Amino acid sequence: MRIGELADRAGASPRLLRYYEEQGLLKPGRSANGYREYDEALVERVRQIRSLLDSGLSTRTIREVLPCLTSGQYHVRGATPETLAALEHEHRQLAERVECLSRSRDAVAAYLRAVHELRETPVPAGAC
Amino acid sequence: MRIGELADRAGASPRLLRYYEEQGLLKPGRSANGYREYDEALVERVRQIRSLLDSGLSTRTIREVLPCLTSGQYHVRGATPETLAALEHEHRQLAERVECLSRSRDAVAAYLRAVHELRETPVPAGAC
DNA sequence: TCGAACCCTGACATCAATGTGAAGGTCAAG
DNA sequence: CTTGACCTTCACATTGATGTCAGGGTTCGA
Repeated sequence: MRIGELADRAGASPRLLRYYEEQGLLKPGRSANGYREYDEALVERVRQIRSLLDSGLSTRTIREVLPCLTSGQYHVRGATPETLAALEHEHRQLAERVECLSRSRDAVAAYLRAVHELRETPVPAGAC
Repeated sequence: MRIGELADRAGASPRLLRYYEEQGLLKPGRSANGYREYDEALVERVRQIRSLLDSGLSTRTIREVLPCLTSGQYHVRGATPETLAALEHEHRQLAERVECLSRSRDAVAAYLRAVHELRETPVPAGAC
């Protein structure tokens, strides 16, 4: 498919898809007239990229972890020690983010629960 | 304490603390000479802000969820319906981020495990 | 009293992720 | 064959989180 269709289906703009390509996240083929040509599987991939960006990962980080995220066979043999070290590092960072965000999510949930409970319990006279 | 000390202890620059204040995340007092005056408890708060920013939340979002994150009593009574709706929304977003990041974390972990296992199993002759 | 080490405000710089627009090629339908 | 909806590249604008610098006040110890 061409860039416009992928953009529509994956919830991104054509501009962004070109940007992701520039950042090494996507490598579409080209058809005879120079148009980029994407295949079906990329719509999921683009959604995943967008999720990760939304979660605060940089394109550089995503470039590093994306190969491990495309389920199926791992290209394990090509991994240099530097890449592996980088990945160990990214893994720790991801774990930390998950921890931090989970705590925040739970705190917000607790707050909302407290509000809802109070809503059902009428305000005692003279309460602040 | 003054801005420099808080900056040191919380791992931020004075510039950033002023920025957080501008964004409504911090409201230090002022001493007679105009210097900002922060109290002890803010070092944890600033650390938390930095964590959340690192996790991809915006200062705007943090401004919304921070009141629920400061453990202790909730200022439940002051919550307007709009605030509550915003919080419900933020809660969903947080949950989504946690999901997405957890998946990525697990995928990276699985990849690393696969690499380590392969490292112990010698490459079969003729393997790619 | 002078200098170092703080603090203040305000402005401009930077980086990454995006948007937007110009100038032009391709293609299908009328 | 023209028009409209695509596509291309290139370049400049914007937003959010930061850094940095300039011009100027405060405080404290030598």
